[in-house]
Amino acid sequence: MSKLKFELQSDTRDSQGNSRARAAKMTLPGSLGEPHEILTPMFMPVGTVGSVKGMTPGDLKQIQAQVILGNTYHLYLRPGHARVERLGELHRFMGYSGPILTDSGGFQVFSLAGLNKIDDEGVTFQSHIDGSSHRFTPELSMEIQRALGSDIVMAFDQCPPYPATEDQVRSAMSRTFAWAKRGLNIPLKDHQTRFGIFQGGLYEHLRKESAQQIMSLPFDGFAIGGLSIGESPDMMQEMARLTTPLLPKDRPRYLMGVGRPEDLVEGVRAGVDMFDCVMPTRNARNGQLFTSRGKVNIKNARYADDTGPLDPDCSCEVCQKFTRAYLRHLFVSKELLSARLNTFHNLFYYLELMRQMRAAILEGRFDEWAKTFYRNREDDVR
RNA sequence: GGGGGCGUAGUUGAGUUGGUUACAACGUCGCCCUGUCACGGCGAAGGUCGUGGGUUCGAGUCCCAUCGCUCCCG
Repeated sequence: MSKLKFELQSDTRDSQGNSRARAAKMTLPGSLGEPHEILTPMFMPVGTVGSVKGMTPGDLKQIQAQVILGNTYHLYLRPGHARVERLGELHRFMGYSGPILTDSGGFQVFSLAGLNKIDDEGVTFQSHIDGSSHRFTPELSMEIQRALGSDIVMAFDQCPPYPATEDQVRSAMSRTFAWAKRGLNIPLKDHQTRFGIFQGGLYEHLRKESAQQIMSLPFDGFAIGGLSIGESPDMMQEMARLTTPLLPKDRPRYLMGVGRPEDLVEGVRAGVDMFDCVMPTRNARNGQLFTSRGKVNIKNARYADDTGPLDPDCSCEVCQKFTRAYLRHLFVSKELLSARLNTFHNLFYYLELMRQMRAAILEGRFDEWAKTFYRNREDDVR
């Protein structure tokens, strides 16, 4: 019996090429008294090292973030999972009472692959911080996540690179299956739920096989892993579209690491419930802002005297109070406030986008909404 | 008044004994970022080498004059 409740609120039948987009209410037990109620589809801001960069818990509440991410690999290295547990687990440590999902560190094995050695047992790697040697196993990943006390614990998987041969992908896939099973042997805390991750690269038959393997295990939710790692956006969307229907309808589906606003729209259209991506936060710090009309590179000279709001259609505090000229000035001057305001807006934009999609699904007009979304972006940002 | 030093991209500077399209940093301009090592990455534009002569096959580099700035001595 799953500790996670997932109640679909919209019709998900797909007769003939109709929208598979769906809305649901997800309930997590919660570690601090009350259960967490989450509305999907949703986007989860990334807070790798125990902080959504530039955002306080109050900010996150204000933009109505539902779930945020933490990272097993990073928190293990610094400040250390045992210390975090001593300090009240991740929730109390970072002063955030909402739900937290921790990624297993599997992706870091891939993204920091320089000096990693992978074998069937686990991964030996060197810290990106001080070069010290460490070893991760599926068991240790679970123990770390247990100590962190996150609400959603991700399986420790192997993400094959792109491009990869069929043999490489198959090997990563079977390892991911074996590691998933081993992880399940490690007990978690009462409030914690587990998600499995399937792989398969861009090989449709391997995707199917991997999904079946992972689905045979008692996970509370399922994640599509190994996408948006270098393949074209079209291929990524295609794989998401092909693989989402492989997953059970009555469990949450999580497309990991995605993506751009249009990727979220297409993911939702394909039936994805959960997303996470560093894009809104990282790009905010690098001066790229997302708006209903498209991207804005706030450092561009053409905004120097622009007294208009960043996004005329946005109701966030940043768009209410500040001009593009001011936001550009802050960025160019490398003011700390720049990162903060940009991040606040970008995350607000992403979350508002998800709210709109959820509403459209519940009102049975998702396809119509999507057309408007794309039409608005055809206008030049200026 | 006498003597020395310096004038090279928007800025600060590098330019070996004279030798191809004069270099760097910062700044400017543009693009990129997909389970975060990353307030970062990539690229572009921008210079009649203070000015005028001279020597030389060839001068940012040597010589003369001149202008500007600066230091030292009277």
